[in-house]
Amino acid sequence: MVRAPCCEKMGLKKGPWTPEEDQILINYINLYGHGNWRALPKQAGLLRCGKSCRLRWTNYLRPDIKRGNFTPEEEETIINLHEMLGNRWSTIAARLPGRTDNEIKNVWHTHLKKRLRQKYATPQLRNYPAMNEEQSIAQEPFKYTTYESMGSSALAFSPPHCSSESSSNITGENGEWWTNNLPEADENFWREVLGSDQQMATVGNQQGFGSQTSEGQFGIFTKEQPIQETTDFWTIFLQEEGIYLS
DNA sequence: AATATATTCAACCGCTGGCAC
DNA sequence: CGTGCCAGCGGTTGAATATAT
Repeated sequence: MVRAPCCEKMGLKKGPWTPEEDQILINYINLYGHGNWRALPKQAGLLRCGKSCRLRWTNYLRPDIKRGNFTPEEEETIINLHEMLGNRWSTIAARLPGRTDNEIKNVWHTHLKKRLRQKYATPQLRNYPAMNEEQSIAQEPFKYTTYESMGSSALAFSPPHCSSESSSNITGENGEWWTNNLPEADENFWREVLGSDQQMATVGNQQGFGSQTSEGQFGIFTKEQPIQETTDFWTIFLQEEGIYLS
């Protein structure tokens, strides 16, 4: 498919916004809203592309944006949600009123990731984001695949730290990580992970996957479910996905 | 005080999914 | 069903600022 250019390159301004531009954008959106971002700059008289306007508004000018440093509670929330969701910044941002995905992403990369690296910089736990990424790829292909290449959703299946045993990456020694840290996943979440409705149904039927608990969550790893069954599920699932444990 | 290095964060880029036709 | 457009997302960049030497 041929994609239209994001914006006309000719005559459109880039780089930092001036207070005047901000004011024009604010005034326009207050008056007319932002139905069509692409058309907005032209109608508002801004020499910016729609994308730039949208970003400026959502990340900086929106009236409901909370300014100032993140509170310890907010940081804790980000860490917890990132453990469950991976780099789904917009989803994380939805749980933090007044914070933008861009802001959360920046805080994660500048503060929280660093902090976690220190926290997990013990001999046993060194692997969590702490480790050198090149080493990680070379020495721990499976681990790296699950964290990075499978996409952010895969992170939801990865424990917050990794032991030297690949199998324990999946279930934890007692399977406790899964029962304690399951994300509040909806159907779309699981569909994304499994790739298709069919696959979801197939795997679900085979392994008891997809049955919902009374709380509306998918009851994959119920307390009643034997750990062996759980492990088998992941073995099959990962093999079907072409991912093999080392 | 001057320079080098590290850190921060606003903004950009390219890709993807949803929707209309 | 295929195509094109659009909004939104996440990764990345680079200028500004802070800190170290």
